[in-house]
Amino acid sequence: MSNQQKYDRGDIRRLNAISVLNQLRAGGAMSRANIASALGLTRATVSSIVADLITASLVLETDYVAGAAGRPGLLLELNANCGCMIALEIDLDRISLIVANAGQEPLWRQEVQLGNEASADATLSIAVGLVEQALERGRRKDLPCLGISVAWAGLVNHSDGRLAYGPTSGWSQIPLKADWEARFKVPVTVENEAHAAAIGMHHFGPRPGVRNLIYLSLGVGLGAGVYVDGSLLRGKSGYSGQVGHTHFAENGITCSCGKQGCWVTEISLPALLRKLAAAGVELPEGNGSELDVLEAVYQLAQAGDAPVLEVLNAVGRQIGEGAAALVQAFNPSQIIFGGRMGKLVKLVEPGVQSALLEHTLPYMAEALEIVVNESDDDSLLGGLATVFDATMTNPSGRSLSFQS
Amino acid sequence: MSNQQKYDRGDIRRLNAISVLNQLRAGGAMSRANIASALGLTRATVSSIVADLITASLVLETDYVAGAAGRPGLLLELNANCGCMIALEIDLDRISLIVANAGQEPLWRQEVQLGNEASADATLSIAVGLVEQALERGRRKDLPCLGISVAWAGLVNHSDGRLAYGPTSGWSQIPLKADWEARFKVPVTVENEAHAAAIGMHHFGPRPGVRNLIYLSLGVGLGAGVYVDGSLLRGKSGYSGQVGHTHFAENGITCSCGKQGCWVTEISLPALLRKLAAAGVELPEGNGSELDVLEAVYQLAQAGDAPVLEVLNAVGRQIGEGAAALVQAFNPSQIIFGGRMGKLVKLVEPGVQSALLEHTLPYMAEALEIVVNESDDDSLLGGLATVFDATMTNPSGRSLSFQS
DNA sequence: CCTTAAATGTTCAATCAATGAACAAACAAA
DNA sequence: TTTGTTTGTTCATTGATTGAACATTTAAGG
Repeated sequence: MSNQQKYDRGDIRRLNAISVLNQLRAGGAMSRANIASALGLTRATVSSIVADLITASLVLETDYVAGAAGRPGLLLELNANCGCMIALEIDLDRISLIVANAGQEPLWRQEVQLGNEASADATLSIAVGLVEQALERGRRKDLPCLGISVAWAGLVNHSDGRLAYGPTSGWSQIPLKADWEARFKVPVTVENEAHAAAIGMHHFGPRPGVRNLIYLSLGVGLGAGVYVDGSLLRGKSGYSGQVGHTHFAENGITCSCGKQGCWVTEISLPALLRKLAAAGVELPEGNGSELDVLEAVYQLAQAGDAPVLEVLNAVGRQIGEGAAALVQAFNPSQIIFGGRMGKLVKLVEPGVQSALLEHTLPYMAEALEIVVNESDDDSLLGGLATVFDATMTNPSGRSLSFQS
Repeated sequence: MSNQQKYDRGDIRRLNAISVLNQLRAGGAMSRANIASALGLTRATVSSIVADLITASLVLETDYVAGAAGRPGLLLELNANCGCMIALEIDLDRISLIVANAGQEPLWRQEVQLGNEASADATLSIAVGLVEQALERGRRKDLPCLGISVAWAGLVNHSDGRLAYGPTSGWSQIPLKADWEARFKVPVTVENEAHAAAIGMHHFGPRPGVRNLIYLSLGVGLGAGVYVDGSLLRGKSGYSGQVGHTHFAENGITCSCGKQGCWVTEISLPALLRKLAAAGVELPEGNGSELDVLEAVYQLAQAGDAPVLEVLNAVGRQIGEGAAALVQAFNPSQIIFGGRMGKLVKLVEPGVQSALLEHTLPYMAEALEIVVNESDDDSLLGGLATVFDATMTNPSGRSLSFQS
């Protein structure tokens, strides 16, 4: 039926252990007594749980904390070296990968540019090669792999880890999770790119742990990842966040979805390039990839090129205006604009902000935080967070075995 | 910080008791052994929990179940007469109220038409009078009031139960929950009308317990209530679901929000009436209320009036088209169209459905259930469900005291 | 009619995690 | 050096679930 469940002592132990781990993640190094008072548990209980966690090598005792009155506490922190985590992002024109230890300290990162129209098979075999290199890096440092997370800009069926459909790439029904778990023998999670970026910002963004958050990923496509009351909105199949096909433009062009004037056809990277061309801006061809031209646009804008800035500003206002509809639908406390176009949007941030606020009910805008993110690896951060979370919250997983 | 929490033995008992109650609600009358195997608990545990619930008079033993081999089980069911629940809906032109016992069997219902432009004070004093009558009905049947739920078509701050802002009514910052809890001495919850209707359909709709659901409430305004992974999306302050101000129409009129061509200005009841007038349809004035004219439109449409049906169909397609954007954002398994205009939308259901599907990615539409709801009391049902839930899940509340 | 099998609900000792008090250890301030 | 404070551990107690044993009640079969 629904999520009826039974609970027993083991659940209590597991949940309290997770609370302890979350406390250590959020609060950094803390003593047992600190954890106890933060969580409302007794010191005895925390001691017992921590003993298990140390046995499982998830937690380490480090320094003594001096200075205060009384016996100094023994600081605990998450064991950054209990394993390594691998995050990939597979985009149209490149694959990015990062390996980090459990403390989210990067060990290795790599980017591979893809030729135009690389087939699914070709792309995935490059990805497999990268993962194998990453695993080797982990092995050299004696860090067992805790898991692999893949972000992909398309419809991802999260429960079975299948790349369901790529609106632009044309891929379809690739059982990536199953394939890779069979191949690499570690847990694999697959996320939509915007979802992964939202996860990343939820954990490592400007307000970690924010419970209601919209992440708008701007690039060749347009996707959103939304946190609702502390957890990611996935929807029935994991396809949520396809916000690009809201009707938007008065005399818009025809979208790949068949409609006219979709939001995505006005503000995505192809739209921006179309508008720049219409404004008479000449851009280098690059190797033909739209993403390749992005850097050139950025250079021109930063140099103060008036026509480019004008087009950018107009697009920025359209971004803000459309985002207002999302804000009113979700009532978040934070909205983050990011993705491949993040750098460009940053240049016209005031316009985005004012357009957003102008089109939002005052009550909705109350204490709304608007952020534009230049960085390019939000979804990789989210991948690391996903692996970390899965490791911590899954008692049957590698490390958390309480049956000492 | 975030939702760190500690868990102890009491939580086990409480959560398992809630599971038992939920099982009885979902599955109807069941024996202890049935509950045990459904939940994975032992019969001994269920017996112990049920004993408490019977002491608290939340559960009753009823019949023996015969027929199968072995000792017949003693059926348990929720005690419908452990108390009464009151649900109100305060709309622009009327107040509706329903009193039911804990088995959701209605004891009394009442509607009061409001004059045009009734002030907040006047409206609320009528509501108070209705509640007092309802409480009296409960007392006569010896049913203590378990709680009161109020649905209101405006921004509701759910945590403090404050009517924050009425886009149409103009009310502002009325602390209804606090006022009424002080007055009536029972728990009071306040919900946005569309949220309440979503709750109602989540529990009593065509697919009870559906985990991802959009309810679109069409009336003088336009609001959505969305279930995400089994729980209602409220947003930071409870204002979520204001989906009417998505840009929609090519040459739309100016909306109350200041923008032009909002979705709400094309498909709400005022929009429909405007379009009917533009099409030359003459409607009775009524007492001037837009809601009053709705019935007249319905009569004409049912009689097959061609111009009316034409306008209705066009609006229906716009409803479906806009809803497609919501479906792609939320990826629900069910979308329900309801509210005061539900009856009208039902007449053009095929047009709504086809417009919706035409503008939705095939993968999103997979197994999407589209429902048009004629009934007018979805939000009242939701109010009853809210009180029932609060009673069942709140151990410090009236009935669930395990400290026997 | 009698026996057997099966299912229900209860009882009871065992288990296990949290609790709270007691205690030793370690430090700062007086 | 003494006093007070804080930390982490130990241990008996508490309380909810468990699993086995048991009495009870029915259907089915010979």
